[in-house]
Amino acid sequence: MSIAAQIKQAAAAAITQLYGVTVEEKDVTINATKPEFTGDYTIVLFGFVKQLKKSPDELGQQLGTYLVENNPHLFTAFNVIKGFLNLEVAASWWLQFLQQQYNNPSYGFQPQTGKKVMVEYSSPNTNKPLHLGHLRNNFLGWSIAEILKANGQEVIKTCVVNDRGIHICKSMIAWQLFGNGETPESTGKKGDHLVGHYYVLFNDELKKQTKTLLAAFEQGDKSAFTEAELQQIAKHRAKIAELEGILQQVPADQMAKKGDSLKEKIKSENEEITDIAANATPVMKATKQMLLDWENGVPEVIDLWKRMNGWVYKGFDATYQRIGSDFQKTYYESNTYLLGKDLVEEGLKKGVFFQKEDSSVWIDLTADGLDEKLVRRKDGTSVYITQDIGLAELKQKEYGAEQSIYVVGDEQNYHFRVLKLICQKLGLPSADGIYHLSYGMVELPTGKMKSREGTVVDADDLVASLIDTSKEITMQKLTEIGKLGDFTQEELDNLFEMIGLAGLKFFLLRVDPKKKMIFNPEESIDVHGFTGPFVQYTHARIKSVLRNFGVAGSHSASTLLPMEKGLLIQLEQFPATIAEAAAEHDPSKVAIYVFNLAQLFNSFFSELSIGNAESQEKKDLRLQLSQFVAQTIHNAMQLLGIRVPERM
RNA sequence: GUCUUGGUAGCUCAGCUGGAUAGAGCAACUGCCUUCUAAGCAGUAGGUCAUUGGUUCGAAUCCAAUCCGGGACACCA
Repeated sequence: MSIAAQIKQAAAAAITQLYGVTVEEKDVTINATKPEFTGDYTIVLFGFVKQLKKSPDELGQQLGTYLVENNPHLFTAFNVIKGFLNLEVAASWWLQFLQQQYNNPSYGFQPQTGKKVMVEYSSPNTNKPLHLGHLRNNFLGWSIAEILKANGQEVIKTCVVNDRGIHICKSMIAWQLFGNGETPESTGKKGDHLVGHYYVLFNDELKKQTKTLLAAFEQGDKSAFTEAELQQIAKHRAKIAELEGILQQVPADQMAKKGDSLKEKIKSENEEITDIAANATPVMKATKQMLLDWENGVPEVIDLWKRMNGWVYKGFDATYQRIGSDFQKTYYESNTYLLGKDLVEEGLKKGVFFQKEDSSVWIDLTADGLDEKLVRRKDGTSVYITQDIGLAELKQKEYGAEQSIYVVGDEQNYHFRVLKLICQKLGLPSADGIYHLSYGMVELPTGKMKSREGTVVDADDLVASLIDTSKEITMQKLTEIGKLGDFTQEELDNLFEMIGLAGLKFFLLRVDPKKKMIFNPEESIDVHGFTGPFVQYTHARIKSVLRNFGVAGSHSASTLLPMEKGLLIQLEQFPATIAEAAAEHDPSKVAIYVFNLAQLFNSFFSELSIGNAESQEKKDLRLQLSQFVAQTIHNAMQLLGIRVPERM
């Protein structure tokens, strides 16, 4: 049991004993004592003052006296200041804790609970390579899976690959048109990048053809459009004319406010027209035809699809390998996109869904504060959410996990609320376990990443550039201190990779997942302060000391200096931190924790001597402490997917 | 329009289940390597916790309103 829990328990028991009032442990507020006061932990007394009809000071004195007298193994002293009872925890307690744990390689990790959980993350599309946003997703998913494991849960990591649909056909069409039979082998390009290149070419071509169509339309040539499309265009044009009329009449002084919103509306009407034209272009028609052919299993299309997706998978594998992502199970949408149809039927029978006159199927979620949501089109085909319902059921059947976590960006918050509600109403056994681990978008200092503007940061490029930078910095440092010769080339390469990735992962994991974050490339290569390399350095530093002075002896000290106790207090909170990170699905808790621990150790390191301690007792104590810190740093960083070097 | 999120130091972020004088890192400035790794440590400076009101012994934290930003609300995925 953690020291905090023990204090709460003791305090609750004490109040019950002293005043005959039952107090629950959770009602006892305790904090770490502020540095300016003496003590280790502080009980806040205000909450009990009214109930017990005592002054804070009187209550503090009585409670403090009782706690120290009745828990000599826990407390040695107390003081009361303005309603705060500061307790000093016995040095013997901390020393015993140190002896029990310093040599424990799995410190902080809980035994198996038998609880099973699925974590779905990464979930790429096979039409373009991974980018910075995927990296946040991958690191988060991987880390939360490890954190749950450390909490004793069995975790199945899974990835759903979006390998079919109109976007995949776009790359395929462009390759047919412009590819000249290019392959990853013939070009030396990574497969996912090659396919992504054709996706870009498709959009260029689409833009060109759209422009041509619109120009022809202006000239009076409307042959490319169907009657329905022409009607739509006419509607939007009328709307534009109307809006422009209003715009003319806006008085000059209101132009700033009203004018902008009107122009915005006109722009979106124009975009609608552009969309209609885009859909009427020959490339787009060919793409749609290809999608139909794919669904009908036309052999040539299926072959090309398999071939190009194969290139992409090989590329993804290389990226996953490098960043350390792995999955036990991969689902492909080409296998799962038809799932969920039977559930729609079932839902209709159960009355969960209803059918409209045009025979489309809906669910009414207005009672839950949402809208009506379509689950089957009038033509009988599925929509996106239908296959998600089906996949949720399939996952449940195959793995039977109590909880199913989806690591997906926060733009899909609404989608997952709907998904969970529908599954619950259908009575799927997996429904209550659905948890959307929603994370914010990654933005650049210059704003959002936009593929149209070419500001998307490619994952492979970014990783490579960070490893390059870490190489530069490391080479410079090692040369400076003249230790370059101690490393083999293999060790060096390993070190560059370790440090570069640490910088990136730590940077992306150190902030609350729920919040959007700004990725500043300059800050991400920093090795000072709140960074992965800083923590790695602290670990290497400890290992160096341990190499120089050997493993800790068995003397046990009887007193603790503030620095020594401070480290023990921090170390003791590691299991609680993991539990908190798991409960809140938040790896940043671990990142912040391990940084604070490293910082604390560095202060300790510069203030006190380990190897030349004032006594053998102190030397052993500090060696044990150092070993304990190194182990905890190692374990914490492991939860973030970051390796720590023996030297650097 | 409706729903949902966020606003804390120049910048990036902690703190938010209410507790003592709001914390880190970066950037700026000052010190510290003839003793264990200076990728470090110690210090200085930097705040209307968006605004206003409310609840409370006590509010960055809870509630309401307002201002400013993000996202969502497709017979797209």
